[in-house]
Amino acid sequence: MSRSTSSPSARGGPVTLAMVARRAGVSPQTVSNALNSPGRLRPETLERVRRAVDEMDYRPSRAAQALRTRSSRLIGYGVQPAPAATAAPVMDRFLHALSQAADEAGHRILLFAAPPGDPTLHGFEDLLGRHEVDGFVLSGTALHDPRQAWLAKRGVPFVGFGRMWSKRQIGDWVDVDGAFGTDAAVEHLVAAGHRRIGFLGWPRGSGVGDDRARGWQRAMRRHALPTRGRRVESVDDVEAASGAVKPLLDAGATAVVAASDMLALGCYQALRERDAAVGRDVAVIGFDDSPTASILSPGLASVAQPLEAVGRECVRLLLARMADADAPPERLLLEPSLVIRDSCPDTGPDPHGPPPPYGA
Amino acid sequence: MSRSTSSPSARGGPVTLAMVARRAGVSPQTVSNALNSPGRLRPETLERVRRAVDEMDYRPSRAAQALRTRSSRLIGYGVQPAPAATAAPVMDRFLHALSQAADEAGHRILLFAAPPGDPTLHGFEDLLGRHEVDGFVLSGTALHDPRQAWLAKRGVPFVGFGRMWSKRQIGDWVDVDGAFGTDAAVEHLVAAGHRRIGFLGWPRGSGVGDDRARGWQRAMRRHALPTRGRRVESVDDVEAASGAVKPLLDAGATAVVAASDMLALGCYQALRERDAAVGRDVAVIGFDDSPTASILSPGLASVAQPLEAVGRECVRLLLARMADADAPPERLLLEPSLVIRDSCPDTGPDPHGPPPPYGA
DNA sequence: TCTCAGCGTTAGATCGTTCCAAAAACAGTA
DNA sequence: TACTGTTTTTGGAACGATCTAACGCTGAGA
Repeated sequence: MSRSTSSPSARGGPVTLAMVARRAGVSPQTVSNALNSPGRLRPETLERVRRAVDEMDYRPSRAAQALRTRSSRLIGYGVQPAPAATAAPVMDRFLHALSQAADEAGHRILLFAAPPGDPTLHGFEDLLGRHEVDGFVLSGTALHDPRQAWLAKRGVPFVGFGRMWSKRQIGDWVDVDGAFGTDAAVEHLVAAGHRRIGFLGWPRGSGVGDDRARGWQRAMRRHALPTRGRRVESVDDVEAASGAVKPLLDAGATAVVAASDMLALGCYQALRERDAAVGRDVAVIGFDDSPTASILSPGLASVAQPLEAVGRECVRLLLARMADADAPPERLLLEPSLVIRDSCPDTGPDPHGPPPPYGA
Repeated sequence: MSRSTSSPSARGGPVTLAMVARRAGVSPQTVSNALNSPGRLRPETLERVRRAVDEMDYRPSRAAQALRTRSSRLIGYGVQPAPAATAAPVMDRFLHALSQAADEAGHRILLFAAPPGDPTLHGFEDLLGRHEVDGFVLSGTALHDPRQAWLAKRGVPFVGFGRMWSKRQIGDWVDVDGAFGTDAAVEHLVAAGHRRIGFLGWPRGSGVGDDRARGWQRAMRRHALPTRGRRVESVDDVEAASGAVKPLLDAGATAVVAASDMLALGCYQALRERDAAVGRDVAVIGFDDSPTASILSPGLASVAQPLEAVGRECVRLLLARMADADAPPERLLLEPSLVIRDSCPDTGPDPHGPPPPYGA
C-alpha cells in the first residue's frame, strides 16, 4: 500500500496509536513500546508494528505526548531587536545553527518577543506557567542580567550564549573566547612585522569589550611591546570611532585591532580622511566578521565567531541539563578564528620612510 | 494571598482547572467557560472565578488545550541561512516583527530548519503530521516555489512574505512594492536635477529584481528620459557589480539606482577606482537599507522595506485564513520608503564641466 | 512438585482541557 | 400552582498518548 493512498489528510482525522495497533493486531501500548523502547518487543512483533506504522504514515501527536510526559520538547529563545546594527547577522546565523541543532535532537526553537530589559521577566513566567517550553537559550547576556538567577531559582533548565561577567557564575554557558581572538590578531600582525599595534575598544565596563581588550594586551606583553597610551575607546558608532582612533594614528600606529567591525569601520574613515590607505599604510582587524566586513573595499580582516559550533553546543548543554538537573555546571569557551582580508596584508608596515613619532 | 506564596512551582504540580474550580466552588467546566466565553456566566460567578484564577496564578496548560482543540497556536517559520550576506539583517528584523505580532495575537513562532530547496518538503510534512503548527509563514519565495501549491493542496493555512512570480497566484501574501521604491528613488533624483540615471540590477529572470527594474523604467519613461543601454546587470557581489557598472559611468551617468545595497557598494568601489566621489560626482541609491548602508561613508541612501508592517500583516492575514479557509485570498503590497543619506545629496549633478558622452 | 523471577504483552488509569447534552435555576405568563 | 422558555451551571465523555501494575507463560532452583 502506498503512502499517498493512506495519507491521513485524505480522509477522516489523523492516524492514531490505536489505529496502528488495530492494524498490527496488538494493543496500543505495544505500539508505544515499539516506538519508545523497541528492545522490549519480540523482533517479529516489532517488525509487524513497524510495518503498520510505516504503511499508515503514523506520527505521534505532539500535543498528546506533551500532555502525558509533561515535556513539550520546545526550547524558548527570546528575540530582542538587535542592539547594534552589525550584530544582527551574528544573531541570524546563530539562530539558524541553534534551530538546526535542536531539530536534529528532536527539539524545536520557540521564539517569544522579549522586551529588552524587562525586569518582570513576564515572558518567561508565561511560557513556564503554561508548560510551553522545557528550557531556555539566553543570549545577549548583560552585566547584571537577572535572568539566570531567576531561572535557576525555579529549577528551569537554561543555557546562556555568553558567560556571566559578574563574580557569581550561574548555570551552564557557551561563549566565544574574545581574548583569544584579539590575541591571535596581534600575533598575526607581529608576524607580519608590525610593532606599533593600537587597540580601539568599547568603553571599559562591558564584559565582552574588556575581554577583547585583554587579549590584545596579553599578546602585546608577550612580545614585550608597549601598551600604555595605545588603547583608545569609543561607543559602537562609526563617527565616534573615527574620532577616537585619531590619537593612535597621530602617534604612528601601523596597525589597529578593533573590538568590533563597526569600530574598525571608524578606523577606515579616519584613514581615508588623512589620505592613508587601509592595508598598505595601516593594517586594520575587526571583530565579528559581519557581512559588512567581506563587502568592504579593501575587505576587512576580522575575528569570526564559530556560531554554528556555539549553537550546537548550546543545544547539547541544554539537553544534558534537562536530563540531569544536578550535574555539575558545564562552561564552554570556544575559539574564534581570524579571517584575513586585504585590510591586513602579510607584507607588514611600509619599511621605508622615517617612522613617525609613536608614544608619549 | 500573594502570588508568590501560591506559586505553582513552590509545592506540588501545576495549578489545574479543577483546583481553581474547587476553590471558587464551581465545576471545572464553569472555570473553562469563564475564560473562553465569559458572557455565559452570571457576573457575580464570573467575578468569583476570576478572583480564584488570579489568587492561584492559574494558567491553562497549552498541551492540554492543544490536544483538545486540535490547535497548537504555533506558526511555523522555516529558517534558511540567509543567501546574500546583506539580507541577513532584513530577515532578522522581519523575524522580530513577526514574533512580536504573533505574541500579541496569542500565537508563537516555531522555527524549523528548512534545508534550502528541499524538494521533499520533509520538514513541513513532519510538522503537520504531528500537529505541531497551525500554519506557516513562508519567506524567500523563489520563482518556481513548490511550497505554496503543496500547502494549498492539503488545506494548510499559510501566508507568504513575497508574492508569487509565476502566473498562477496561490494563497495569501504580503510583499513590498519594489517598483514603487525604485520609482521613488528616480523621482527624488530627477527632482535634484539628475537626468542621466542608470540602473544596476540583478540578471533578468528573478521576480524581485525585475520588479525593481520596472520601477526605475516606469519613472524614467514618465519623465521622458531614455532607458536604453542605461541598465546593466550583475550578480549580488561587490566585485562583479563594480565591473558591471563601469559602462554606465563611462557613458556619463550622474546617478545610479541599484537593486541592492550590495550592488550599490560595487558602484562605490568603481567610483573610488576612478577617483570620483560618491554623492558629489555620482549619486547612488541602494535597496534594503541594510545596516551596512548606514555605516558606510558616505552613508548610502537606500530604499527601506517596512519590515515591521510586513510582519504584522503576515500574522493578520494568516490568522484570518485560519479563521475562514474559504475567504477570498488577500494580497498586500506595502510601500517601502526612501532613506536619504550623503550618497544622494539634494544638490544634484555638478553643473559645470563639459557633460561627458552618454548613450550609444 | 512448588515457587519465583524473567519475559513480552496488555488493561486501565491518567495527563488537563474543551465539547455536548442534559440538568438546574430563574423569570415571565396563564 | 403549573407551565413555558430562557439563562446559567454541570456531569460525562472525549482528545491521543504514556505510565503502572499485572497478565499468562516459560524455565530454573529448592
